[in-house]
Amino acid sequence: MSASSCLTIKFPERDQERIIPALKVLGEPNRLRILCGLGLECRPVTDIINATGLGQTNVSFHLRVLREAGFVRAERRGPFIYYCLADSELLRILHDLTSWLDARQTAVTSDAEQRARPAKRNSAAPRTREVT
Amino acid sequence: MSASSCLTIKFPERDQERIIPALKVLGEPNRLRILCGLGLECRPVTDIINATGLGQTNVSFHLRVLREAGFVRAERRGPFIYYCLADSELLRILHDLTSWLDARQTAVTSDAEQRARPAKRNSAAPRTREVT
DNA sequence: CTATAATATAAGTGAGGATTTATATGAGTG
DNA sequence: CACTCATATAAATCCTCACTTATATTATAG
Repeated sequence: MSASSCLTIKFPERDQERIIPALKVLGEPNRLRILCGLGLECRPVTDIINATGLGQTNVSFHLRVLREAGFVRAERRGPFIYYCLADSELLRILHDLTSWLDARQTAVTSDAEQRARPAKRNSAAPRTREVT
Repeated sequence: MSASSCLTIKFPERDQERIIPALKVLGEPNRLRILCGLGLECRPVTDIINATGLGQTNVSFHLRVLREAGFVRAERRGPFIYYCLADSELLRILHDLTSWLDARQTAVTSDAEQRARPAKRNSAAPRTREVT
């Protein structure tokens, strides 16, 4: 199934428009650090502030964005508010992406080695082939 | 394996720092539209320009970012340059994310319906529980 | 009740990056 | 070769949003 869905993947505009806001949320470095830093734990805001070194209001702002995106949820416990992932599936997907980046990096490295080899280059045909 | 890795997922800073630039690339709406619009096909730049309605130079700029990120590759064919995904795995991951968003939307919708119900609200206890 | 701590929200600012305008580069044709 | 088309690159401009400062809100302790 996974293989067949991979082969037939299309990305209709409907799906694009759905994923765009999510990736905008995830595309901000500090926001992503906050999100990934949570891992599978519930953490008070003070923890997040200390862990990231960001300002309190900045953290609060980012948490709000994450919360409104539905990526994290918040629970008040006395004077503290604890934040955790709304669904660990998101972390799994991000982990997939990391793994893919790693694997690709490995592939690219070995690919680059092959490229480094053609010192005896046919100057016309393969050069115009691949734009880098 | 997938289940166990889900339960034990941690996101060390090393991984965070790896994924951040990738998500920055993917976090720009038009860039994502370009990427997803490619699907599994190789397309000339003119196609992309027409499909997205963006300016030529803007498209060119975004393609360069995608190319340098390693997400797409380019092949010159005569006067045209065709762009396609470097690896369909990325599309699969994005598709996973979309599916997750959809599934969560369904869950959120039914959750929101339950929330819409407490018109007879106990004003203290459940309100201070969950921060929205 | 007052004071303090934790956190959120509002408003202002400036930097990063998307987009535009101008121009350069590469490929093809006559 | 000159010209045209496709695309990339450089520089300038614009726009979005992250971050900061100021303040408000909520919870707790004495």
